[in-house]
Amino acid sequence: MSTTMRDVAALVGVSIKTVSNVVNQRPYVSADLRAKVLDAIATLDYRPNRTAQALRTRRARSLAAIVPDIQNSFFTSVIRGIEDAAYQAGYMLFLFDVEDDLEREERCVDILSADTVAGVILCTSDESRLERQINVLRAGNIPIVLLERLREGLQADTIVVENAQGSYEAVQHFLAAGHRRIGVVAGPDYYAPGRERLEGYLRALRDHGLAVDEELIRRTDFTVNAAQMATADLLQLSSPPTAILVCSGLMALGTLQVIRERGLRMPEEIALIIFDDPEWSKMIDPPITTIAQPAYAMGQSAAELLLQRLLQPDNPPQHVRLAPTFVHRKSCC
Amino acid sequence: MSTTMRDVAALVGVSIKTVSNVVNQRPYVSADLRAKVLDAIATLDYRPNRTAQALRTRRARSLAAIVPDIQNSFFTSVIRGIEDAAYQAGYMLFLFDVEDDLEREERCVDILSADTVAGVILCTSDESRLERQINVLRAGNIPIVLLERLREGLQADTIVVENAQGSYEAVQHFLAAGHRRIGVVAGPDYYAPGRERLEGYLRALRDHGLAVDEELIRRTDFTVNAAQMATADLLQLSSPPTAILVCSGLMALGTLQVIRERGLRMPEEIALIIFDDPEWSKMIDPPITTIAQPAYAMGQSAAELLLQRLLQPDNPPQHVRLAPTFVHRKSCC
DNA sequence: TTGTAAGCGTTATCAT
DNA sequence: ATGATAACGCTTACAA
Repeated sequence: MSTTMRDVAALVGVSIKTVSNVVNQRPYVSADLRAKVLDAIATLDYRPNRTAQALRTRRARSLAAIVPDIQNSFFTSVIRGIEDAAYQAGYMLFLFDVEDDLEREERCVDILSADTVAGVILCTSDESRLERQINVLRAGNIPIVLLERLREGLQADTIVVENAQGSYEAVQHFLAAGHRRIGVVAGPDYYAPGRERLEGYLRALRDHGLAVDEELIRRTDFTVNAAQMATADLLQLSSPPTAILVCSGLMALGTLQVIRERGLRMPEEIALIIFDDPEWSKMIDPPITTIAQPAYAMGQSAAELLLQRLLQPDNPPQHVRLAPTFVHRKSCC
Repeated sequence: MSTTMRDVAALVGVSIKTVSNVVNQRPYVSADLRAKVLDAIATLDYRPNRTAQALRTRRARSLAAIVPDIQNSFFTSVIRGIEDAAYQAGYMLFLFDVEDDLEREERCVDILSADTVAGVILCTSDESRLERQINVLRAGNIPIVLLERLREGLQADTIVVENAQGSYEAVQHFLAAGHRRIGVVAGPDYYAPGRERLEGYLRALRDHGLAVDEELIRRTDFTVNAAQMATADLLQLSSPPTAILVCSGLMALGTLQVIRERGLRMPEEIALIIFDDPEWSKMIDPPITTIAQPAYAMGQSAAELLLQRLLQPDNPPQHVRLAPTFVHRKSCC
């Protein structure tokens, strides 16, 4: 089949160890032999077998990313960031799109625990599962970086957006424009983006001396349908909000649909700011003001954190926070 | 570190071969022993090491997908299709996003030629490279499925959209609505979607007895900028088109921007049909009529073709064509 | 039906 | 500086 080290060694007439030394850039090889070996490698088109390397060194040169939904443009950017960083370091990337399926997620973690990858970037659907997942992977000695997921007391590197800051700014913006009844379509609190984005909303109101009206807060499961219902509920209130913060780009699709059905003008009759920065947000009329996350940079940092962890397994966990960007368009004022 | 077959064998007091037999569901194992072994596997939390398996059997249980741009929603669906099919078959998926970088693409192919994966799904940026890429992978005995890429005389399975049919229908639609000057923003002809979509356009005109006006045909490199310039050129003609077919969703962004800048009303002053079915196409005003490709199914079929090929390496190459769907919205009439 | 031993292509430990 | 040789964890002839 493929040419092996043995073939190269045979051609040059040296031991396979010498070939290995050349391939791995070991110092103790005479310039003469090195040249000959490199020559043979070129003529035979030899490439080291990564599988054998991985088996022998007990260290795979590939990472894995587990994400809930690859159709979501946030994750698409994250993955590109991860892949770039991995590629640069000579690592390959396994992709696991678990499609919001908890069972599938667990199976993926199980699969990965068996020594196939050097590390895992994890963005699970439910933080309550994190404990088990980390334990399983740790049993296989596989380090983890959590992306947009957190849980007290877990020993893992994390990379998370300043979610609270994002919604804080959004609310501040609404307040500055004179809005006093600000609705929020929030996510669930079993993961960080859901929790923290709502926290920022609450904090902003308090900091500006406004009372929190529970009526204006709608917790959902981060789906389009849920957002649709939540928005409809908000707009049906006897004293409806004049501005709405939607905590994900996906949910915004539901909210927009309701706004259209009711024929409300944006931003005059209803102002809008949404999380994420989907492509369509700048294409529709009016263009939507967004809280854009540094998705690409997050992916990149996640991979870098992981690669660093491989070198220094015993360092204390690192927790990185990246700031979102407020993208001011026309839907908010 | 991790528990191995040896550990399991030791615990039960049998040979490692027996454990292997149990793990691989071999028939010749007494029910008694099998139970004991399974028990030990459970208590020790043993998982077979896939790296060792791959090395020994010379057959990795993972596939690779090389795509030009993961931010493109077409590929995002393709990848989901691939991953689903791979996952179901117990395979893992390596993702290579080459970001339209030819050199990076070549390096990825080289990397993959070294026995790391069982097969590759290839969607390269330039079909003229295909020859080399296929040779390199074939040298490593790695089968290939080409996705939306073709080249005469290449021995590889292919899965391609009925591109010509898609644009044929679009043009037919324009003609039925009374349009006689139909412009086309086409792609390059160094890959199938570019070539074939233009072919369908030409064929439709001929079949309906219309002369082809070269002025109305703009070949581009499939980028937003190129589409922008091409569209501007078209609209500046002394006798400009009343309808435009844009051969990719990405390029449509450029076309739309020009249409907006000129303040042309759609579809009254300019009718539009575009390839792909990006999320925003149904969100903007007016919603855009599209030629949607069965991206998910293509990914799925590609993976299935590949897995089949692994079982029957010597079968003649299969060439699958999938039909696009005409999604009728408001931009075309 | 089960065990022994060889080997997949590397790297690593010794000698030399 | 280079070469034998064992080992990584598994599968698989072949033997028992």
